[in-house]
Amino acid sequence: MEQRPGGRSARVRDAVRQATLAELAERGYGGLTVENVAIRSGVHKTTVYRRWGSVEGLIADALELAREEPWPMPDTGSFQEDLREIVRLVQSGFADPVAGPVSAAFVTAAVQNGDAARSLHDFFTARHEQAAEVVRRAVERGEVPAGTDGADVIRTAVAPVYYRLFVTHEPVTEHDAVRAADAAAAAARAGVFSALQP
Amino acid sequence: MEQRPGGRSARVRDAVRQATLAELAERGYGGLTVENVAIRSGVHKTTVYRRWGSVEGLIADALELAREEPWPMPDTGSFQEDLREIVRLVQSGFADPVAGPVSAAFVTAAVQNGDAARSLHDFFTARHEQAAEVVRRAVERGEVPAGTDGADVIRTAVAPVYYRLFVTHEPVTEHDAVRAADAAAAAARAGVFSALQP
DNA sequence: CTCCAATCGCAACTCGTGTTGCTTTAGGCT
DNA sequence: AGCCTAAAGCAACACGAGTTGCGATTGGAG
Repeated sequence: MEQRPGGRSARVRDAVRQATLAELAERGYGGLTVENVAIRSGVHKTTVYRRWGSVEGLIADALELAREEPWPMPDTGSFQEDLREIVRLVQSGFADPVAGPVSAAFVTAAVQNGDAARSLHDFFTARHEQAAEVVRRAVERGEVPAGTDGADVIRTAVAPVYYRLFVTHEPVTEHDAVRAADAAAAAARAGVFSALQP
Repeated sequence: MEQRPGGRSARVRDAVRQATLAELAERGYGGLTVENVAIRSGVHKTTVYRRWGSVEGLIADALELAREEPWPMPDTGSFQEDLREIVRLVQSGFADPVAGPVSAAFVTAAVQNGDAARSLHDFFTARHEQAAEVVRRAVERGEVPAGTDGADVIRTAVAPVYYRLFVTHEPVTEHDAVRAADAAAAAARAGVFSALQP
């Protein structure tokens, strides 16, 4: 068994990954083709098919990269403001002309392909866990009841943004983001996410 | 200009629509093919291509049918219980082995195709407007502040279910549905959805 | 330095989706 | 009842995604 992590294989891998992201940003998920990625990366089409299998494989691979990227976590001292900041970050991320289509492509791919769905699931599990930190701090400050499920607060806060974007296909303004965050904050304060509630 | 709403065209149309729904229920969106629909409906493949154009066209057409179907709207006398009932209905709908895949196919199609997205947008606009009735009643009873945006309460209530299903790909239990409804109810009572709030 | 196995490049092929030009059928109208 | 045209059927074709067998290249190990 031979490993060549620094050799030609690695170069090919990087070229294809970069080409995938570039194609995704330019044409979106619908315009992503194995052949175009092969041409842009300078790697032969057969090679891409053999190592990634399909368009969904390319996306699942790119997702693993995205998962490793760090995330700025707000710490304003106010629970509501922290939540607002998180949801605003999600909203503005999708509004961004380059990051937006790439993120949207991940969601689109996961809806159709099981592998991409698993990758995205892991991605969001990590994000929820990370973002739940702002809830833990709020509990310590006494802003929300003890036993509050942090991950579920985050889910509730960001869900309306995704709902508008990918389900109802309505526009999403910053005002919508703030309102969604405020709704989750109000519910958390009311103890809806506390396991101690009946 | 000749119209033949009761003739062969109408029969073909119905046959194709029914075949589309049956295929969707059996194989889901990924397994939906124009050819299979043509075979199952007994209509020639060329005809389907000419009138519906593609798989997305078939789904957009089926969606228009779905929009016309009436919806049972709860009226329990309690705002929170009404909301719970609505969200539970969404959750159990997707859990249903026959209605679930069809509904999921609509969402999947809309993510990829502009026509389907517009159809789904209209579908949800109608649903939100209809469901906002429970909020109007709650306002009249004094359970939530005047000026509360009913459609947005509904969006907030159901969004976490869709978020889990189509974004994070987490399982959705009835408990999750109830909690999402309760969160929206608590936020509405707190005045988050009232235009009179700053 | 040389070998060698993994990986990549290449060209030809298969297969299924969607298209086109033409013919046939059927239903509304007089 | 019979015509007339919109709509459906049909077969042949075009096109592109994905596959396969084989030869070429590369980079690490001895």
